[in-house]
Amino acid sequence: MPKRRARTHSSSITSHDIARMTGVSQSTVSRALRGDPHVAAATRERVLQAARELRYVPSDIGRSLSTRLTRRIGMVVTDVANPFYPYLVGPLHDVLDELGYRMVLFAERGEAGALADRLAGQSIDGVVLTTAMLESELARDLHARGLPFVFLNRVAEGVPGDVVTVDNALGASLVGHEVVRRGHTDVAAIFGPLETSTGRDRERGFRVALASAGVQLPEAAVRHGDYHYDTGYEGMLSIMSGTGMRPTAVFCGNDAIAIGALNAARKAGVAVPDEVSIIGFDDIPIADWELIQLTTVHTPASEMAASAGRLLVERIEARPRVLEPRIRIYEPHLVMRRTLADVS
Amino acid sequence: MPKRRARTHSSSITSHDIARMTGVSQSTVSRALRGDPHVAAATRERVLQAARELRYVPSDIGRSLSTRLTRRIGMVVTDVANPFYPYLVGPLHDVLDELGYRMVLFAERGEAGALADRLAGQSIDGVVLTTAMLESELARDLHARGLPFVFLNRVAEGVPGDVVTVDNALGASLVGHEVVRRGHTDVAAIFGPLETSTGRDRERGFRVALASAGVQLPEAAVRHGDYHYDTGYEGMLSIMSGTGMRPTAVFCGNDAIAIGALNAARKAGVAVPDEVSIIGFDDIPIADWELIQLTTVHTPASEMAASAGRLLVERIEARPRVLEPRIRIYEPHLVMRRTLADVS
DNA sequence: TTCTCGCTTGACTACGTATGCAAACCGTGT
DNA sequence: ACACGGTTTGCATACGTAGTCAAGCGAGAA
Repeated sequence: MPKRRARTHSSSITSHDIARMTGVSQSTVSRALRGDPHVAAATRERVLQAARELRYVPSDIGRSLSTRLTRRIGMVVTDVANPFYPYLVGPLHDVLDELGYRMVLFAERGEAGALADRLAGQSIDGVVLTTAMLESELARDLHARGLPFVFLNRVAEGVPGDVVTVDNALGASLVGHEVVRRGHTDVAAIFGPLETSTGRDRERGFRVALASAGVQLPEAAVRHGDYHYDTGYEGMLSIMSGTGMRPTAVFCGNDAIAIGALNAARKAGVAVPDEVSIIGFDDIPIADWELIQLTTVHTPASEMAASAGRLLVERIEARPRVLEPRIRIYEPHLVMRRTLADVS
Repeated sequence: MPKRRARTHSSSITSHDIARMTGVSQSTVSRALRGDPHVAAATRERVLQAARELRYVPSDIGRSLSTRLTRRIGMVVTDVANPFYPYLVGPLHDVLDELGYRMVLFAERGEAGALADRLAGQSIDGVVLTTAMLESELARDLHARGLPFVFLNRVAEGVPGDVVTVDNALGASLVGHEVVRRGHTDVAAIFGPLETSTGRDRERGFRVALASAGVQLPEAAVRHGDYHYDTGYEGMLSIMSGTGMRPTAVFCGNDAIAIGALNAARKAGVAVPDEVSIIGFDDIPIADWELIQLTTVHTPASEMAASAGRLLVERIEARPRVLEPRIRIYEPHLVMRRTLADVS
């Protein structure tokens, strides 16, 4: 950058300007502004006064370059437009904000290597992964690069890192037991992706619960897909029409799928829960709408997000850079609403 | 920072390392990596090779400090947890991503001055405002600071800036005319905040349309509130019980409010649209769910978001820093679904 | 052979902040 | 009057990249 550039960009005020104005050195300005005790009260006052007058705002970039900290964390999601993710992103944003960190959004599309590179560009202190596949190349890359990260909701295998999640298998088994208790014997399911920890664990928990009660889950009545509305909508239509059987209960991998299924049932003129029960997982606020009233497994999304944020920041700010991986597993519980009924 | 710090932080690879390794100067490395033609092909190859081997990733911070550009833009929303905002944030994120910019989330709570300061911390090239009040101190501050910004969806008054929105008054008048055409004479409304451009324009358009047809909108049947589900839910309950009248149609300031109203009607056992029609504004995907099927005004949210992103980036990268404010107003249209019927 | 021109390359500096170290300053006790 | 100790301040530098300027180099022309 040549010296003559001078004022091409909006001439922002720097600590040097304050120094010049108050007649002290730039170092003293820096110290005064950071509240360093080695500054005379009178000097500090003069500096603060000048800073206020000039509407001085310290440059994050200069600071970052010097401290190697950006006070920014990356949030990796599959798909920013998904209407279900604010329940996680919102609370996370708020904790981070309180802790003085800002959130940068990253969408994980295909090429994980490129994303890891971008995350490693130094402009981020840590990463929250909500989107991890069991075999997460991204997590491995982050680990290799020494960039702090935390898994929120989902987990990857074989990569040590902090984890915040619910006991997915337990939650699903609660559903399984309740379905059986209510007399259902013709059961179907639309699970999430097998490549995710939530997909795998929820499927396992549900299957184990049914098996322990001797109830069959015929493979013709099982669907898999990603955690979207459409998966539930199409899965439900295919279950209702495609298979010879008539399931009286359908367990869905999450609420988005369940709501898709609910809408498909309505579309097909099948009454819920009179003709078929539908159960979700997550307990997003929409599940409680009067028009939905979805029976589902409650997960404390806000607390989980907040917890993940705090773990990550702790790790970032930890004095000795190493820290044992910490695992926080929350307990889910079943919320009975109006989409699960006794079999008639 | 003292010289002896050396390797306290994860020793990241810099362009100097590459220079040392290949035996050229750091400037040459920089040039080679940026594709500067004034570099011999052989040299470029050696540099790229070394960079690949060391898994070199340039430091965003160093680059930002040098170029004064961060390739980061701020997205200001009221409330990150709102499930309706992904429809705007998602597409916006995607365009920005294509253009090589990342998105940093900011929540606007109370103190606008503090937010303006944070945004001005140099670590952002521009700002998208979706949350602006008509009297936006934030917009004024940004303008004063010379930080590029664009209004998306809402607008502030008296601050020159790029604007992307729909013709809100027109959209609302479409609803008004259709309601009248279908024979409704007892009409109510739950509008958004008067302090927002959308709130004001949608209210105005609706009132004008009714008035032109000689239909009254009694003040006892009008509510105002923010653009949330709860506003619609409670507003609807209060309209149904509180006023002596029995409206046959209720216009809502946006889909979130309309869906709240829809759920309140169901809760109160009032049939939609047989006993009361409900109309929204925005046409978010949820409006098309089989269980909702909300009649509403369609706004091209994705295109608007994409357009806003492009305008902002153009402004950031514009050669002469000044640029006339550009205004893009999209045309809305009414989407008939199942919550608006002829009066019986 | 020498000069010139163009292509490559290196040295150097700006960018804004934080901080170790050294120097300056002040007051107190002898 | 001087030495000593503590407080306050300034100097110098690191951080990583981009880009200006000037120098080095080699090839072709005269």
